[in-house]
Amino acid sequence: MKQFIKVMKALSDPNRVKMMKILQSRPLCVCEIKETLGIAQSTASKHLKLLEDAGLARSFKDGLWVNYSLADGSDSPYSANMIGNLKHWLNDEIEVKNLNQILPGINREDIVKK
Amino acid sequence: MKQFIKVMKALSDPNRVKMMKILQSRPLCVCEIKETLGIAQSTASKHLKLLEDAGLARSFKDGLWVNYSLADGSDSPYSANMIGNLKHWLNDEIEVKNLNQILPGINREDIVKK
DNA sequence: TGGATATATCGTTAAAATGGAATATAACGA
DNA sequence: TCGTTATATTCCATTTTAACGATATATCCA
Repeated sequence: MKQFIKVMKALSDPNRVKMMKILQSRPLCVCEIKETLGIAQSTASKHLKLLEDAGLARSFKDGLWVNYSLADGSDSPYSANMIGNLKHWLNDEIEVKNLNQILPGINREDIVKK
Repeated sequence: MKQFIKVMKALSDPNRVKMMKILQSRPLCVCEIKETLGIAQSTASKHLKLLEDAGLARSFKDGLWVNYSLADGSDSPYSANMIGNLKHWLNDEIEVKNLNQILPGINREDIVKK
């Protein structure tokens, strides 16, 4: 039950759902994600940790950067199901379309500090 | 996005998930549900309203009683998917097993008012 | 019509979630 | 080793959520 609730809670927040949607395009570092969503770095980091704890995303370090990508769903049937379904859900939402439109122009090298 | 979030939020609470699980057995009135879960009547009522708003449950009056049952999923693909998957999810959880064990003994006629 | 009963709503309180600024941590490069 | 940079963590303020008791509403029946 706990695992299930964790997955549902993780997907109960618009910013976290948006993160799941942009991670469908490609792995992204925290700064790219915060930039795309227009939120503070600490906020992005916290949300990503939550997604990771729920088995929806995973992270791997590359030097200073931490890259996040979609999890493979091996964590639980709940995460597996949601990861899969989210790939075809919400694509028509304006919010998601907008994100996908600006995403190609987002590049970790171009993000100025503060 | 809003509809999706609403479904996820609705399923982020253990009591509401438990309600979905016991409604899989049969339609139940509010008092049977509150009795099965061991919560206050007002609490049960509010949770059920939330499930209904999310398209996960539906209600129909029968005199003084309001019977709740699972929705048919026509509300959104998200609710449809969750209603369907919840039928085979969580059946091995102790909390769910316990509920299913006491449920047959729960009867609206036998519930004493406060 | 009036009493009884099931449910919904309201008011209140405590706990949890969210967001950003500030700070700590970790890793790179000179 | 020291400075720089990306990320994580902490702190704090605000909002949301969940629970219950009390009350309001609606329906049945005598």
